Amino acid sequence: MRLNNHYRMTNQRTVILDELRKTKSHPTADEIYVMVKRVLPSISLGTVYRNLEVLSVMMIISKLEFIGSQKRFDGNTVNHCHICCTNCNRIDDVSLDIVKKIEFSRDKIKGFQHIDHCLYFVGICEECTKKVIKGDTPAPVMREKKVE
Amino acid sequence: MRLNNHYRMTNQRTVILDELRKTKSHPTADEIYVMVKRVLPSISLGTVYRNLEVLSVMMIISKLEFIGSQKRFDGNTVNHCHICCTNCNRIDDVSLDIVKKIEFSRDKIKGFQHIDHCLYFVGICEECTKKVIKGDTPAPVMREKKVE
DNA sequence: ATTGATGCAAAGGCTTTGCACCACA
DNA sequence: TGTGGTGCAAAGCCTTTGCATCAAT
Repeated sequence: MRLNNHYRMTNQRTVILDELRKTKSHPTADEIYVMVKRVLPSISLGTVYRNLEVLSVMMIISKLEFIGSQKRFDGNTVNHCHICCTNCNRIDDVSLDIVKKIEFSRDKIKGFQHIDHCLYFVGICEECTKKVIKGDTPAPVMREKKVE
Repeated sequence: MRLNNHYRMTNQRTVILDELRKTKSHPTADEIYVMVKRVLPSISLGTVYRNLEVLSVMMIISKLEFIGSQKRFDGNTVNHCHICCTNCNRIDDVSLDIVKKIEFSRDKIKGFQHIDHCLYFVGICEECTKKVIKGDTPAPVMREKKVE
């Protein structure tokens, strides 16, 4: 992927961005492919991957690399954090004051420059908790770590 | 992978754990494979992957899933966070007070249960910064996001 | 007209898995 | 002795990439 300042705003790129901004589900590349294909039936998966990379480098979207083997994408680039259900893999947005406080910790890290950060939570979502109570599904594995 | 309470402590499993505990470099599965192969030349890569998964489920080691396509492993399970160089991919440990404070934010997340968290930083390490100054390498791409 | 972008399909990288045999408890 | 673990190789999954063609600027 070459980095330059001559990106073109193609129809495919526009539609991918629009579809991503429409959803709050933090979709994977193949989920975005399905969404976009409804608008542009002849688009290819390779084009979706290439555009997600370009949009991500342009910082118009953000790439979520935690949890699971597939990357997920977020049309909301305002810095926020996420919580991921370890049972069903849904990802929700989280707004916490702590996120802003972390910024002030950045310059305490010796030797490193241009520091950014990422915070995410993992847990069991409400729906999955209900399913366990109803006995529809086995209890998910809980892996809580203690701080310190 | 079956979850049960009848894990056996085989020679391979012991050596993998020992090697991982010896290093602070957060190695990938194939790097661990190379390390372990020096002690057990006939071990297979599949065995390394299977054991890293078992040890991780047993919470004897931890799996790092941020940044890059390869998972990394950490023999230190005491909760701490990491900083990753976006230029050379080295991962260092970070100890900050903020990590403990995040714990108190967990119960503010509505609907979710059994919440754990992960915080990591990304930036440019000292060595890579020096290389840029010396002109040995092109300036790495900086992608800082603003909080809020 | 230039050169970035696309569609297609093949290749790539990392990880998982089926199978027969081995060895720990 | 039963069953979890191993080594090997093949398969799987997600993602990247080469190439000829198309299209944005």
